[in-house]
Amino acid sequence: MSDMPSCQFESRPRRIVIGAGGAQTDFCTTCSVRPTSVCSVIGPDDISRLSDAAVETIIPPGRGFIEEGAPATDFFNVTSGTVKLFKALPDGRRQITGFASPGHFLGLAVSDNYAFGAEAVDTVRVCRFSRDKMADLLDDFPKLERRLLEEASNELVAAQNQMLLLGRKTARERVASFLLDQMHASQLPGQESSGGRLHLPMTRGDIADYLGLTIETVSRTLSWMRSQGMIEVGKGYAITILSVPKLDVLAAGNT
Amino acid sequence: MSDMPSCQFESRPRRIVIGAGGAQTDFCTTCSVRPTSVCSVIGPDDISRLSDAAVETIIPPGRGFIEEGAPATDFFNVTSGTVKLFKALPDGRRQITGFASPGHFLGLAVSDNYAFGAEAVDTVRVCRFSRDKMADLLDDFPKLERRLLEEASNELVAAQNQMLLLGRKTARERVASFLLDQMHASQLPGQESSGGRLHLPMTRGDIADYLGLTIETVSRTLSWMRSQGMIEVGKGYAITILSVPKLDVLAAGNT
DNA sequence: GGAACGCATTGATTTACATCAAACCATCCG
DNA sequence: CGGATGGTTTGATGTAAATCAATGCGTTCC
Repeated sequence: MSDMPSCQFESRPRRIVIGAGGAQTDFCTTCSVRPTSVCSVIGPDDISRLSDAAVETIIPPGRGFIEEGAPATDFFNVTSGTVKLFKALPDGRRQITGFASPGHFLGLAVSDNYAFGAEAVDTVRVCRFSRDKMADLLDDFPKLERRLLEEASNELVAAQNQMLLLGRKTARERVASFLLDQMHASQLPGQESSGGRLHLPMTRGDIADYLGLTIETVSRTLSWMRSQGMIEVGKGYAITILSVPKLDVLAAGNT
Repeated sequence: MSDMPSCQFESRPRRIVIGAGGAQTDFCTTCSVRPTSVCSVIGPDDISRLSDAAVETIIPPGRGFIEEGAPATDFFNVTSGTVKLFKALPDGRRQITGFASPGHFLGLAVSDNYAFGAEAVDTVRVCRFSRDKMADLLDDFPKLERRLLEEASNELVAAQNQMLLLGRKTARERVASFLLDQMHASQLPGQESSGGRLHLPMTRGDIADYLGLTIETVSRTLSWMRSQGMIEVGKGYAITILSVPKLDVLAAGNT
């Protein structure tokens, strides 16, 4: 599945800019790098039909590109990098509701406004579609609709797991669950198995906002896990999982 | 929309039983009471095609009818009553991930096993479909697929709100948000506006498991809200909202 | 009637995590 | 180089909510 034809848009490049001093973009040149993305669903032959609707956009680390509550004009397919999705309270408290990696769709909401914000964690490439053309697109490509339903169902399952984590798990259980999830995500087909080595693209602050904890608690918990021989905390964003079983026991709540 | 043709299955009744001493069921007689359900999507003319697939089931209060992790054989459409959906940890901690009211679909998961449990809060009626026939159903009724995607998107938005609540809100904010949600849910088109009177079908324990709190904290918080003149706590499951603005301020975190 | 049960309320105490605070350590940059 | 900056770690203290515990109050059922 990983050697499927890369999907080339044949139109002439056009540049657009996001935000002040923002990212430059061209028409999507390789809109699908993994079997889960748009192009693999609708097939390379259909691409010319999309070329005036889809634009590839490169978003630098830290830049937001969906604002919670803003009119929902576009619809995105992540093609590389990691995106954080979040909701915020008026006083600044934040909850990251998920991290979107290549293949994920953003902006499905039926509402006319985005229900969440989105920001690039590292350098991100997305394919951007106009939501106006969404209905036509779905009518023309039934497979896309099936794919979106599948994606939404998967996200719903992930959301339910996260609600269990946020509502009922302790700090240690949360961090253990997170690390295991990240490990599983990095072991998807097409990725070489990395022997427990993880490169988390997000900061401690992001992890804290994802797990409903503070930066300090995340840091302390990782230190404790290190002291227990469960993990190794490397420079920068590297973490190595030394004992999956120990983390499993923790994550399941069999303290 | 509320006076649409009721959708009659014309087949002869058949009885089935759920669990020991369980509920009796017939073929679905009125599978749609609200514009969101299956029958309103596919239309009364198509019903005969479904009559061998859909079975109406009546589930008594407290009875579980989906077990987390069990093979996902069926797919449900709630037609009356309230269902609680939950996930549990091995040691018994529970998180209710949502309450499903008439019109909601259950068991969409792409996985072969249910990702959550489901239990009737009060007396519940559901339309039950075999998941084997789901794919055919979707192929035959594109509108149903569009409807399911819409439903899944809405649930995703609700799930994100709940993650913000569970991860970042205080107990008071959680209870205030819950009461407002319940009020909005009871004010859907087709319902008479009830002047702040709510009849919550679920126990304090259910509310606690939904909000990631304990029974005691929910009870204390309601008592505190009563002392602040925000609500009136009636006998049984009745709660009257006396000041929506006060609850709004609380729920938004403008403490 | 009155035991037994489930559910709710209220009080006393404990605790896991947040908050406040300080130091550490890269990288960047004039 | 040396000082800012942004992220991380570690320590001391505070607190919101959990836990432990007792009481109340309808229902059900001998």
